[in-house]
Amino acid sequence: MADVAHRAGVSVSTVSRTLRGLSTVSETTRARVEAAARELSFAITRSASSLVTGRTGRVAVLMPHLESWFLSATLSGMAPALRDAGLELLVYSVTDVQERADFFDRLPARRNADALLVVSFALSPAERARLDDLGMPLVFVSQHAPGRPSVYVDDEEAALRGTRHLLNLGHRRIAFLQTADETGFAWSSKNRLAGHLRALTEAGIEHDDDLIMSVPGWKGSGMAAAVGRLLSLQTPPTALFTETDDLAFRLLAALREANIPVPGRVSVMGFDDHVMSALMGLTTLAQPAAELGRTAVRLTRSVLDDTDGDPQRHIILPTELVPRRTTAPPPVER
Amino acid sequence: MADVAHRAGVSVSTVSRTLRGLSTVSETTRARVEAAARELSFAITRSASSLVTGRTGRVAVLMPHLESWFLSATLSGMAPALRDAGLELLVYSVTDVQERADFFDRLPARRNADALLVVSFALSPAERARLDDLGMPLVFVSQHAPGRPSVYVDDEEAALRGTRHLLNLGHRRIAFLQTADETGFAWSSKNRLAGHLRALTEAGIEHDDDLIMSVPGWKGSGMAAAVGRLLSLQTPPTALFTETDDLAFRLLAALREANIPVPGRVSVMGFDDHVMSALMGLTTLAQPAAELGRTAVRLTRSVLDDTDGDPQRHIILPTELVPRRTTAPPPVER
DNA sequence: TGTCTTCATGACAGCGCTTGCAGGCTAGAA
DNA sequence: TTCTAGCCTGCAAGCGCTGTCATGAAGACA
Repeated sequence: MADVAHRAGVSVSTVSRTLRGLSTVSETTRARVEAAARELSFAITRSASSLVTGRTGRVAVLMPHLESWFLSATLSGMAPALRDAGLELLVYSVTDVQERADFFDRLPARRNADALLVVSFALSPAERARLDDLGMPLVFVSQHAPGRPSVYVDDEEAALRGTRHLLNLGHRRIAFLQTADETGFAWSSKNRLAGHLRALTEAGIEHDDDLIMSVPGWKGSGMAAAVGRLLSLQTPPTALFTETDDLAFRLLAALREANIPVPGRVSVMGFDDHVMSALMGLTTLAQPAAELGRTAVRLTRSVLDDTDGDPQRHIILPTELVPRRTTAPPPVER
Repeated sequence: MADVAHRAGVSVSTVSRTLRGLSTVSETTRARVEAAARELSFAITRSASSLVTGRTGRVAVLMPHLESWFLSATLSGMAPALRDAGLELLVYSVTDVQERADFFDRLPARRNADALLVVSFALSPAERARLDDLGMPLVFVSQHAPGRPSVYVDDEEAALRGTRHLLNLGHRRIAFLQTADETGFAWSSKNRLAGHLRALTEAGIEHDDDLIMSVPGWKGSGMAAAVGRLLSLQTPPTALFTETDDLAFRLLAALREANIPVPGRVSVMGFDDHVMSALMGLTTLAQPAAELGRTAVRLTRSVLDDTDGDPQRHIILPTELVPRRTTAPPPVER
């Protein structure tokens, strides 16, 4: 910055003021400074300014991993929005239990970012408390955190509509598949299951525990076994509702492997509207992942800007049922 | 830090030394300082230390977007490796032409990270030059940059083997589908095509321009048209080799739409080994995306640590042909 | 006992920027 | 012409750390 000042023939204060767009700089000076900065391709050392201002110009995102379609899509929604806001994107991916403990113990984000966006993370009360005394604005994405700014979809209501669709097609035996969750990372699962059950109750169908199945692991096997258990029930389901599209894809592969026609024999419904879902013809509940990311950034900006604003903002984004080829009326009974 | 020093009854220098694990601190003092730091849950302000040391403890990653499986997987490979190295991950996603110009114009990474990892980015000579005078270690990932540390797979050789497989199955008319590339973002495409053509030459098959097809856009349509053009040739291809698995999935969807059995009528081969490929039974060339990310981090660390080391390191990771259900001998001629 | 090491610690000068304050300059008013 | 009021601009004091140098205490050795 001293170089720029020298070249423009002004003081560093003036350069600083110019580059931050303060109004108290004359047009001619501003032009000179900007030219000098451009010629030297000056880029500000954020460390130095944050030391003074206490603002880092950086936003941290905490995610359980980086591999799922949903998280990638959310992140892609965030990136341009952050760029537009002049904020940089710091990613903390906390995948296993050890990393997780470490993250909450050391809180590396502290003083290293202006806000923390917590995406799809089921926090324990202790962790929640730990984040609270981080002294940093928090925004919860894809999850509802009471009393905290959050952006999410109404998983319960969406699942309710999904199951209703299956019921309307005539299905009465509907299984629900969720990912087994050793780590406590999943958040949506509970609400989606709740919505599913509510739809069943609404329709006067009694709940059957055998039809709720947990499939282990993020990828890997276990799907075939789950399918096997469902199909060997005395009255097997005619429709399968999965917690995510990823799970639905694995399910479809397992069903094809087992020569079970979809939707001829069973219907399958997912949740997410993964890019591949359209290609696979999967009926699903679309949630606007990229929009979730963009909205989260908008919310973050408003939290950062308003000094006295209401910090308890909740934004619920709409979901949509997308009927495709994997759902149909159940086969006629013989 | 002053608070910690006060509480422990020592000077800030001693606190700093303790927290950085320098050896010149006595056991008793170290214990006192650590206790004080823990009680106050002190977290260091990285801005301040980087201002002094010139090191940010942060690594920037430049990517053309965040949505493809390949980039997500590479990023997931990097994240834990960076964490282990005590480095933070800053993501610059530069998607459209405007953003791109802006990035290379302003070079926001300058002085804001210790190194820049450039992933899957076909740089113009001007851009390359611009990065060079960034005064920052560069590591090229999934691309070969002569004279610069890079980690990549041999796309040409992999494609060569892919096409050989099709030839070995008996195919003689093999089309190659690549993504149309207005932005110049793709890098691998050229080399993969080159490998494909080399295999044809090797087999004494003459090259036919009609069999090389560009499909517009990242997603979207255009695939049906491409399929139409191929199938309306006087002698249509019996096998289709796509530049990426993403493209292959779209192709498979278009073929199913057109009632063309795979591999009965045409064989399809992809490139990547996307998570979904196994589920779809797609024959493909597996490239180790996560391993690419991990290796890139290893390379980055060695570049950052060695002050005098050889900066021209090249690491080529192996690819593997994964034969699955979408390839078979061509239909017998009638 | 005196001198030389060695070791642990503190004092202090910045790192590159921001910001309150003071001062110089210009222009309009008296 | 002199005075006042704005405008711009520069000065200088930090922001929270690190790293160099100096200091003093304790041990080693003759």
